[in-house]
Amino acid sequence: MPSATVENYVKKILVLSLETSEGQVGMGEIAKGLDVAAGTATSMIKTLEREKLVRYKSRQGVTLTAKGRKLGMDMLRRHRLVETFLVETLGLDWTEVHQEAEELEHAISDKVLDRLDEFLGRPEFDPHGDPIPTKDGKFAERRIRNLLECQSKQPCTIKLLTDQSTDFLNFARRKGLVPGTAVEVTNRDLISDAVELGVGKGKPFTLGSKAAKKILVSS
Amino acid sequence: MPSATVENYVKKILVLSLETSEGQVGMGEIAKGLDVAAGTATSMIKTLEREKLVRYKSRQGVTLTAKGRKLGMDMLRRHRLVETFLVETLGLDWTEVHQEAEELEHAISDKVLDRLDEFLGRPEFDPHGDPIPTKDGKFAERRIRNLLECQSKQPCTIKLLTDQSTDFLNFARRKGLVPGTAVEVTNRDLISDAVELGVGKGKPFTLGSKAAKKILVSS
DNA sequence: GACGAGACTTTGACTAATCAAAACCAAATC
DNA sequence: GATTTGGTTTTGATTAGTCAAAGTCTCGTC
Repeated sequence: MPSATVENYVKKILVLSLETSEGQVGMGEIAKGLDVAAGTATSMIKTLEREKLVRYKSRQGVTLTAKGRKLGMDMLRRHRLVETFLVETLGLDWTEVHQEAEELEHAISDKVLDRLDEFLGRPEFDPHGDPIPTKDGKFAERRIRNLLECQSKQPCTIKLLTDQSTDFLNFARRKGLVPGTAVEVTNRDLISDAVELGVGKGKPFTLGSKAAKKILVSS
Repeated sequence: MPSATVENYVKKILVLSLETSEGQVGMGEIAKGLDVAAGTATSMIKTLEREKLVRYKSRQGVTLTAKGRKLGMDMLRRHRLVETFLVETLGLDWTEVHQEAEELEHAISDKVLDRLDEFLGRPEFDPHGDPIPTKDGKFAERRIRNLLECQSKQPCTIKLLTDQSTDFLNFARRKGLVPGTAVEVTNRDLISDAVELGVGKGKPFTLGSKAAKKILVSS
């Protein structure tokens, strides 16, 4: 059994590697992402290599092996199913479940997880709009763009906020920008670096490009 | 925050001290109960003493302080609520939830626990029939006797099996001796060291006194 | 009162995970 | 080619929890 620490490293490497195209992750990113000293990450990565969870070229980067990707996907599945449960069933706020899930994902057995999945009706997306990997480690492809890439005048649905800081989530909620909401880009002006957005019946308002990029939608 | 290990020691001491009248627990019992070497228990108990969770007289025994009892009760509450959830909501078998709960009880936050409690309808007893402590660390008194102490011909209800080994629980289930079931002692013979028991409409059968003592009922 | 058995404590060693700080390398700059 | 800079690796120490084995009590028996 991998320790909770090992699980966290692998999950972090998976998430970071999904964000880049090459799938190679730098030591610095890992240390930063897990909030540990650089040297701690280096030595832990060597342990993961011994366990055949990652491949590691000194001073170049880390990539997951098939075994590592499997474990990482499993952790992502655990995390997202737990989040879904906390929001759907226990009625917690979707802005605050991340930390809770961070603990529970390591404590829940495969059997209980499976029952939970069934109880929740085998959901495909978690409350943040992220896809939940299936048991064999695949997730449904999203056809998703960020608001900046969106056609004007086309109705679409918010699927995911990529910045999960509490501040940003609170801002988003105040504006009604929660996953599932229908929105429409009413105006795009790339020169002034802004997007005008209509949410439901409300009066349109303007978002800067930084924020617009963080909001993913499907049409 | 106490570590999972500390929580386990305190919970075990609480459970052991509830079984004796004096509330004093020997070092050997603790080591045995947690399946660690004797020396490990000794050194851990010293740590607990530093944390003011227990009082400890060398070579005499360990008692919980108020702080320790509070923590222990909290862990018992966590454990039993989680078990209730696993059986009631996810439909797991009550003979197998103990191990699952053993892990989850350390990972669940107070907030989530409270929501879970609410979701379950603030249950007073877990699937084994054990009372669930309230948030302020008290539990409903049980007026409960074991089958050996039971009056003949008096209908009563099974509340709790004190032996939670899988073997015993399986035996009990085969015989229909699960918490909630109505039973009746049809005959008591203290000389032959046996109790004859009727379960529902079925033909009465005989239990040895050892087994009878492990089955608690309320009338 | 001495003895022995069994419970308890002490000692020394080990593992996983961590940090701080020193040492090191590689790539851009001069 | 020499130098600086910033990320990376190494080194040495620390903490929590553990075990095995050696040492120490305590109590019942003679």
